Amino acid sequence: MDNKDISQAVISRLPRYHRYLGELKNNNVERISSQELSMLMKVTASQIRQDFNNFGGFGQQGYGYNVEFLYDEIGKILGMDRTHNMIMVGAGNLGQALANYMNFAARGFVFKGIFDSNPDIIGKKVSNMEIMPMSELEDFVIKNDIDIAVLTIPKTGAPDVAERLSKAGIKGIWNFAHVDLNVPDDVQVENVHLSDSLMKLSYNINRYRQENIT
Amino acid sequence: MDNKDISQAVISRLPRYHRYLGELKNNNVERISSQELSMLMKVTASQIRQDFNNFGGFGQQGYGYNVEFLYDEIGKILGMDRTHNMIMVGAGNLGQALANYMNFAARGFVFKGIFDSNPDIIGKKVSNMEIMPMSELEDFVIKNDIDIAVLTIPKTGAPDVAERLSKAGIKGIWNFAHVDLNVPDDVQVENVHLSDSLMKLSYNINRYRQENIT
DNA sequence: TAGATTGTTAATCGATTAACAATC
DNA sequence: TAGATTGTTAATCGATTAACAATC
Repeated sequence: MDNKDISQAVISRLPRYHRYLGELKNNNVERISSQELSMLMKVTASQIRQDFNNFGGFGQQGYGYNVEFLYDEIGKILGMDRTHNMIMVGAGNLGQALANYMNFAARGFVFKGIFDSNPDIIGKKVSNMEIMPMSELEDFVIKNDIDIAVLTIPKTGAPDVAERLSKAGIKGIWNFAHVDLNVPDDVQVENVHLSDSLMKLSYNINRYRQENIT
Repeated sequence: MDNKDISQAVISRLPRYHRYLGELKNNNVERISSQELSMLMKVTASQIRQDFNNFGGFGQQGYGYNVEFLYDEIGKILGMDRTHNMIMVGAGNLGQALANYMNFAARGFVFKGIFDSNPDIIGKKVSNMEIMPMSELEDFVIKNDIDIAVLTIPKTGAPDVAERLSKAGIKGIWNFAHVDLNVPDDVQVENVHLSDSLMKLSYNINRYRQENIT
């Protein structure tokens, strides 16, 4: 409610802080200063302090930051202290690969079901879940308290599925379909456009090549 | 050479322009104004014109932009007019899924080989390629003129593999490993940190939830 | 020619960095 | 207490938006 609307630029950096702090914690580092962390992460100490202070003071003058405390606090900000129920929509190569990726479960993102429109694969098992038909989508989302739907379907079907999920009360969509989704304000969308990312890499390769013609 | 160093913010938007223009082209739209495109893409017309003008004038006063021409020009900027030879390093779930994803080949990103450190799966076929042992990595990169390596291996092995690839003359690394890679300036890195993306979604879901407690 | 719309300059906004007083 | 380092304000930098003259 007293939310100062923290910029997405800051939010985007939080998982990286969380990762570095987790590693420091694993290495039994107890405290770290913004200066030390800045050298490790190759960002400015100023940015680190500004970022953290968006959420209140996590440090102590003259001491720095307690690694474990900071790790936990950033974790809480990112919602790592609660479980998120997920479904996979699309049981193709990518969908199956992600459903089998166990690192998500370790962070509290738990797959509860998987759906596909292809009748030939319905009933087949993926990561201990039977592939369900699309007709059962809304019922399942409501009955199983699903927060997040992962969309790994072709772009043609995605807008329609996104609308169905929104109406069924989904909270977030992790969208791997290569299309922009228009959903109500109460549904958060995070896009992973793999081919966009690959194109960006391609640009940077070609730019470097052109800048360095000898 | 006369490169004005275009900001990564602009570059990040190019693939999205390319996608929208491709769809307009498929719908036989011949011309479009920055105003029309801005409504379609939900960005400002000003930003569109600024972005395009980083690369010189693609439009015509009083007319707008020719869709097919603009699509092709942005494609060229992104390197879509050339083929990129790729290898997959890591033949786990994600690696196999991406290797089978045919959309990349359609855009000129062609997998030439796939590698894994697990002796049990070497020789097995993935997307018509036999999985090769890591010992053959450098030789293969050099002999097959590989531009891009896709890393879908656990984070522990990634820095070492990145260094080997760099020494073998790789141009770009598409990094799915959950670690930051330190490579020389002549190697471009594009990160896809899936769990970071999922954490960001988690944050936005929880923020919305907290802002709307009734 | 008149109307439309770009290319580009100027104004604004937001994000990053620097500086330093507060304080542990 | 003295030294270290945060929290926070101020300065700078860069990116976005607005405005409009150029021109098709």
